[in-house]
Amino acid sequence: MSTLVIVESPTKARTIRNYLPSDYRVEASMGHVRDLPSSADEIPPEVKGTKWAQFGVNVEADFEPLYIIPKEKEKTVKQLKDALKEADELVLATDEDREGESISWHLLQVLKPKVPIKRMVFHEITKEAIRDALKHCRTIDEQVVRAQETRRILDRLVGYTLSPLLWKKIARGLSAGRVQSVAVRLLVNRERQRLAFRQGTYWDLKATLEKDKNPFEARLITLRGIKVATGSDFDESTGQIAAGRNVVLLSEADALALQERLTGKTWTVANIEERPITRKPAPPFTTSTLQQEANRKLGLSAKDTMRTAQSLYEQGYITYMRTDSVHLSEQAIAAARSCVEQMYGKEYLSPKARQYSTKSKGAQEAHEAIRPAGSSFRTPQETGLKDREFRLYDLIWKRTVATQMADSRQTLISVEIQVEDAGFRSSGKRINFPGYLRAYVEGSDDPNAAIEDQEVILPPLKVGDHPNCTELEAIGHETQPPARYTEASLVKTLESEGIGRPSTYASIISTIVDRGYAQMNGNALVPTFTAFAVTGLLEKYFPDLVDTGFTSRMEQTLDDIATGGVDWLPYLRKFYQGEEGLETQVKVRESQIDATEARTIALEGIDAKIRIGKFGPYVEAENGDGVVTASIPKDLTPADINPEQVETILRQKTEGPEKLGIHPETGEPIYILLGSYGHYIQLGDAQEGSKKKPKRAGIPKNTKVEDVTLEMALGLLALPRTLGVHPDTGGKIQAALGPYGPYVVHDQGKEGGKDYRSLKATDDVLTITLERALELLSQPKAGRGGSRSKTKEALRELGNHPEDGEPINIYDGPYGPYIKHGKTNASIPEGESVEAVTLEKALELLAAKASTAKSTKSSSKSSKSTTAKKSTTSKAKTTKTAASKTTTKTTATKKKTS
DNA sequence: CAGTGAGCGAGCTTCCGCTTGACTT
Repeated sequence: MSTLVIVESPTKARTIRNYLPSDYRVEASMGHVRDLPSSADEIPPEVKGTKWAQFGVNVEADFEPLYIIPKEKEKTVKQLKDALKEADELVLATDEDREGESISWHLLQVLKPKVPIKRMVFHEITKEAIRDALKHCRTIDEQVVRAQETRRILDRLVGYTLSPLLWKKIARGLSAGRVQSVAVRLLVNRERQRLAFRQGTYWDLKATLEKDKNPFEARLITLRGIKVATGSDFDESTGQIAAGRNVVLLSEADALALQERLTGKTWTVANIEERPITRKPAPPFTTSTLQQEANRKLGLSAKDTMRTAQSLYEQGYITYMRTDSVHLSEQAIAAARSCVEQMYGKEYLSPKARQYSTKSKGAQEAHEAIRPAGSSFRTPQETGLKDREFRLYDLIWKRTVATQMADSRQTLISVEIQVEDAGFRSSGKRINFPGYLRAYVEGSDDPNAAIEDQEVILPPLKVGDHPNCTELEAIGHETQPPARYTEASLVKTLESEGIGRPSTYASIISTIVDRGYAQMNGNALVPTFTAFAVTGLLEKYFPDLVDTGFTSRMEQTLDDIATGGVDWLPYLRKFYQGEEGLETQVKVRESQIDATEARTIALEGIDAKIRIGKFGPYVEAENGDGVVTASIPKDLTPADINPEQVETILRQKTEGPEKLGIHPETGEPIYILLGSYGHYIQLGDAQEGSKKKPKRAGIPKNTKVEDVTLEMALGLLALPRTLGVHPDTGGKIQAALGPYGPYVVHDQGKEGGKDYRSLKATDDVLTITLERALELLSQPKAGRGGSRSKTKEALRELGNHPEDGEPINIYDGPYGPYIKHGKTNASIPEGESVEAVTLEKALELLAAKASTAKSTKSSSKSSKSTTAKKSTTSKAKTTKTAASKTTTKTTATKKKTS
């Protein structure tokens, strides 16, 4: 007698294996095992050529889906089939959500078991929970499966009808979809707001006051009893004060005059207000909030966050990282509370256990919140984790522990000070009891809001006091356009609208960047010309599909299908077929849409036409005797193109390149040209009809075109520059400019190959010395983004071998986890968990195995990645001293109680 | 890398959501 249990992830399989009797075999399906064919080569020959083959859905036969097993899943399916042969019972234990239910159903279709089957669901991975779940199995819920299938078909219909329309009307290879097109539209809409934004300017006064030698600051709030205008009083589209606002707008002259008039006058405290407030800790992490916070606090991309979290999960440090639930298990709450008591003391404990409920739309809650794993939490220091993994675990640990901490109690203090007819205000904040702030402060997307939760001390004041004014500054402000989306804020918006799922947030961003809809500019997502063209078309002809409400309405229907309230077939028919159906709509639109118009982007202030062509965006303009076209450089976006640039691009095309000077030796002209990859330098003219291209050289990224001198151009054209020879090897050392920027290279001869190092920002490829090059070459290679792509991550590090000091680690292999010491590998015996292996035990196992080779030297430490602290500077100008205020992001306090 | 912005015209591009492959220790 044996039972085969199938779960979705191998890590989960490994864990629950330990909680089940020995005659239970646990295997993983690795997610879905079947899907619609994704591309032409997956379409079976028998349906190829039919009208509906490209969909993989037979729209003429009640939307019958054509399921195939993708190539990469064949191996998994075979393993599951083999495992099933030896079982006399099958338990399907995939996640309890729509996709999980569907995976179980597909497994049944593929495996065709002849033994009894059961559907089991569990929400906590503990021995009790799993044993209990095993006793309460059910059958597969066919209606939930239908809901999933409907979702799958609908997404396919949307994606595979709209995308071809874009190929015909705008450019080949483009894509549209229920999720990505809304995401792109969000970016485009924000960029339109930014383009329509008109800056407003206002001035105010800042006073530095003193009471009993304690200085504090106050801001001008009212004048003659009327509120002084600030940024929020402006209309973003005009740069003027919004209609209906009763405010005084101060110009620079007004502010300076007032400053003059108030100097030397008596300041009087008119009113003091104290208001107590309490603040509650943020809920524990979901995928979305983890990505947001890791982006804000650690500067990680959504992808990096997920990669790191996956590794922590596989090593048993955290619970599952793809979840939309903020639910904490009893076990987790108890563990967090015990952490609070031990590390911060009883007074910091929340009086009652705090449980959060999920608010986001369409949450399916198949898992717990993301938290430290286990029934007692390892502190970050105890884990022995390093770098990125440490920092992410630390973040998760703090956030989770903070949820069970007491509220923070604070007092807001507002002091009004009158001088003549001007009212000033000073705001203070007292933290009476920090509570959860001791462990965790949530980050913010707005750098100006980051000072929240910091104490602002005011001296003791009472009404009627006359504080002394030591300085009075007039400060100018400019209103700022709405900020671009970052990965974090886009994920936040998508999640709150119920668009996308935890497993897809990171890939949505990759998709829109890969398809050329957006570029990363620092932390900001900037939409491209293509994004403008595509969004324009979709909004005009398919407004419902790119509306943020489309997904929530679909989700509602899917829920109704799952509970039996709605029939899936009429829903799909109405969506796709008939007069109003998508199929007809696309056909009708296809004849209506003018392709030239669709690929043209109108931007305010730009007279030339901007179009999307086969090779990317280009400008087109009338020019006396015809039409001129010229490519727009790749990194230029609608946001930063201006009439001058358009003119330069076109002029260069018609009048030839700008001449920088003449080469002193050859007498050839040197030009600066603008290509699709940016500016470059060219020596001599291109020969008509000749295959030979003139010598060209790029301009380093951090150099502005205007700053390029003839001397610099000569230097760049002369690259690669030989610096000398290496004192040890005699190999040649050169400096040059490559596709990834400036570098130095050491030619170590035939045997050694070439050793490359990138230059640092402070180095100049034209002037770098041999000494500096040798210094760079002596340092270890930086590696890409700190990830060790080639070397495998250890599951656990046990310590060093007592004899040779070499590290002993546990890695994951195809036959389960194994212990590695130098070149000796030993499997962990069946039934023993990775966590349970001690160094002593490992030495035993290695000794038993080590009848063959002895280890050789192999040790290299990974390089450290540095994180820059972010800071923002206000745009303030002042008449007296430069009043630049710096606010730094608040980070979680790291203090420990003794 | 450093152009181009027709046509010929077969076959192809494309969606969203689940999940990690790999090696012969």
